[in-house]
Amino acid sequence: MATEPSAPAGAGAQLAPRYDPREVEQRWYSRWLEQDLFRAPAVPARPVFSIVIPPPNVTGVLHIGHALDNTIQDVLVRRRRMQGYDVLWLPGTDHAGIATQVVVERRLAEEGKDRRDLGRERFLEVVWSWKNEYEQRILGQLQRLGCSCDWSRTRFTMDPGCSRAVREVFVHLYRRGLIYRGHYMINWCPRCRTTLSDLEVTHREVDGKFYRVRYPLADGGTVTVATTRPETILGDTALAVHPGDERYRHLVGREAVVPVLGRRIPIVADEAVDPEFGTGVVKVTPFHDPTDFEIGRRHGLPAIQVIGEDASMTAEAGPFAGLDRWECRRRLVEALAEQGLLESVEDMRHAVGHCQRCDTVVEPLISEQWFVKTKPLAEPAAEAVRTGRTRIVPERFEKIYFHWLDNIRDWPISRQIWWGHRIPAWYCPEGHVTVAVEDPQQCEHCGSRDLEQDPDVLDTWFSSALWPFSTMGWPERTPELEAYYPTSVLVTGYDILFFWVARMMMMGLEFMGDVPFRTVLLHGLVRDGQGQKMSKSRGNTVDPLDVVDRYGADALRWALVTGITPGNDVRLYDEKLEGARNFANKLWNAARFVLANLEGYDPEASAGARRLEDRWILDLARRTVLETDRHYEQFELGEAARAVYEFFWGAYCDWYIELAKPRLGAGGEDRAAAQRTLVEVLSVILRLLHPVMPFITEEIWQRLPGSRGSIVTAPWPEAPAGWADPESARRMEQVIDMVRAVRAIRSEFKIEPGRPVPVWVRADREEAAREAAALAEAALRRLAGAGQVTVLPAGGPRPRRAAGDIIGPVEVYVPLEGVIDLEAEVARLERELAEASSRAQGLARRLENQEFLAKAPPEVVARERQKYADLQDAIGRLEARLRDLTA
RNA sequence: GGGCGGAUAGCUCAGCCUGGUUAGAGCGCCGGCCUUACAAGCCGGAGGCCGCAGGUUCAAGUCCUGCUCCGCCCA
Repeated sequence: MATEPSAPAGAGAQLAPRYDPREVEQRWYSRWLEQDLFRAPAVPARPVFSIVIPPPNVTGVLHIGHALDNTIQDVLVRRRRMQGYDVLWLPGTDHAGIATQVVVERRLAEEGKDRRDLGRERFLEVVWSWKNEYEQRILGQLQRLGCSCDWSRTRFTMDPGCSRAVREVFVHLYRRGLIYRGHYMINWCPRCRTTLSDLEVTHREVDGKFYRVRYPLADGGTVTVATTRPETILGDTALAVHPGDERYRHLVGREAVVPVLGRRIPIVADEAVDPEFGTGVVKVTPFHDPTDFEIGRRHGLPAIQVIGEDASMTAEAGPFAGLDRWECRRRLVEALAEQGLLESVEDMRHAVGHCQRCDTVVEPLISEQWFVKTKPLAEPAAEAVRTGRTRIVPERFEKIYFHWLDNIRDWPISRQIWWGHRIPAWYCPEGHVTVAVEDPQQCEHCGSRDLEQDPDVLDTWFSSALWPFSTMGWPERTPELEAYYPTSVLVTGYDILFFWVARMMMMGLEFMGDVPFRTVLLHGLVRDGQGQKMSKSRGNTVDPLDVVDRYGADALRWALVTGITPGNDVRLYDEKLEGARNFANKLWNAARFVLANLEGYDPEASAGARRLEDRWILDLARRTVLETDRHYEQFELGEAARAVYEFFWGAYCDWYIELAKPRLGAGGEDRAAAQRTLVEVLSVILRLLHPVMPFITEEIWQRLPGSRGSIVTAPWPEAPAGWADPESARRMEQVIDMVRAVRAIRSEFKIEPGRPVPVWVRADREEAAREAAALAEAALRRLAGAGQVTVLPAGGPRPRRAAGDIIGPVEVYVPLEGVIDLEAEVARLERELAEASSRAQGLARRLENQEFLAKAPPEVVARERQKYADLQDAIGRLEARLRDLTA
């Protein structure tokens, strides 16, 4: 525990007038680490709150999206820690197979090297050193952001523990028949030279051409087929029409001839053909199209590979062999034209799959790969959300989650790259497969000692899917798993709901028998000031550390959290960061003021009686705590922050501190009461703000009398029932309105700022005027520049040469001898009267409505009646005053 | 083709789930203030057919239907 002694009273005088985050942040973060405040106990004794970090990729450094993701996590974590939970926030990084390999290869290319020159082992050494470098940088960046992770439990998806879990899971699924190897249609990236899952392919509309090509029929005549990919004609093994299509019924069973190559292919009928598409006759290329693959299976068609793994044409492409796929397309189209087989070419926009990592156009093709049979895993994962065992926030993403799981396809998990978990499968010369957790010495089928491990590695998301339990020591039954699984919340962007969240659900249920998290909190993307997605190619990325340098970590966190709602994108721009920095500075200065006025303050001593403003600010503090908690429980971080902001700035700074100033100068018991309230409320504010702004709140907390230890472990604010005081709140609000009324009059009539003005208070009940004047006098003098405050007799006429306003039952006047513009005041009163009358009319209509009276809840009716009465009262007084002025 | 989100002040966004104050905030704008915590501040002010059209309801920014525009996801 931190046992930093509180600074002596008066310490505030030493504070700089501007908050400088740099030194403060660094100092406190290392102090927190020294004091070991973020470590989760292996065996918790209290309620538990646990989060596993969405591990950032070791491809590079953190971007602003990570800053958002981890700020949200830290806010949740810090609040729970203050609430007395045993908190585990488990940090770590992801090896990010393809992405990292691409980055490292690019680096090598700059040196004119290729990974194949280095060989697998040397290359992996290079990647490991890359990983070590970037892992350190990433973890350091998280610390700069203030993240309170338990660093002693930092994990990496390829560390020995996680790797062991990967093998266990693979072997288990293989034995259950949920992992299999076979020849199926996959997406192939010719640049990365690897398989991709459907999720790793991004479909984008591109400008293309729609070619209509005549296929000669074997027995004479031609038939026209439309395609966007003419180069695949070389791999055609059939034409197909819809079985119900009368136009082409006569073609079924006959044969067509593949242009250029002259191969004879059958014409089949298949339900999968859309008669509306093109001519209604389609070419079938089973090797290079998923739909055609299925048609081919149904009709026993051969599959011919014409595009190779490097996207050049194979020997099967005949005269086009060896050409790049685009060059082949160009030349083939020329050849078709020459032969009179090209009927037409039109422009067409159509969706084309691109590699998520390198943006190369992917080729669908048949390949022998390892797959996970997903249906049996997906059903429990969907069920767990349907039954509420896991809740997705915001709820609308549940529908998207269900849709994906209900339509899930088998998952190709082998990747033809080097960086990743090597597939734990070994082959003997006989072609037997041995799948094992430990490297086997011999083939489990024939005993051969000549074994070769599968060269491929697993999809990165395979290991990520195990993250919630592989990081806690699974398959061992560790105390951590016992204590912290299922985790409380997963915080991540909606963009990886399928990639990651759904797969963790599947694996968690399969291997732990329980969901990996109780709640999934999804946030949006961070966009720039114009709402554009940030990307390196757009050049509009924001480096979080650069922002931290310029504005401070607390300001960045505040800017990211304010105004956000679950699942929605957030924009970040300089003005917002400036606002956040200004807020931090405001907090700094309010604290500076309080601390500078604590000479002689004794937190233990009894203070004088609380005054109205004391009781009001405590009541409001209490309501703010309740509101903040309510928002936090709903994961409404933006609203929680707003509630504290309004209380701190709009009430504590704008009113309470201002009213405390004369009392602090006066001394005595009243000074002590003000000091006590200032400190108590500031303590609440600091603790409410700490989850979002950890550094500045700690810096101030340490100087606050009566604080013990670090604010990191300080108790979350309570809402003491003893602070509730609605009557004081009501009265103080009246005082505030009276002050505002006088200020507005001063401003409107351009009264010299320094000049005190008399204020007259009037009410129909003189007692009410007397009370209001007494309560407000000090505030009016201090905050509205009032001189003499006088109570006018209830029965008398309203003052003529004065401007006035109505606050509930009370009227406030500022006499303006020689200054008042009578006509202006009359005009103003008439405007007010018109507005009040129109509102009163609306209310009257409603109150005359029998249905409203009968059907609306009684409290609503009562409230409307009260409003109406108040308005009538105000109208009466406005009219009276107008009569007085114009008489 | 299917689904989702957004549309509220000049700009950026809350509020909508759970209908009932005079629809809020920050920035910007206008006017005035160096009032001994803060000019990164203080005071006052202007500014809104809550995208459009219907419907439900005593009552709609809020619920329902349709439409328009922008964005995203899936096929």
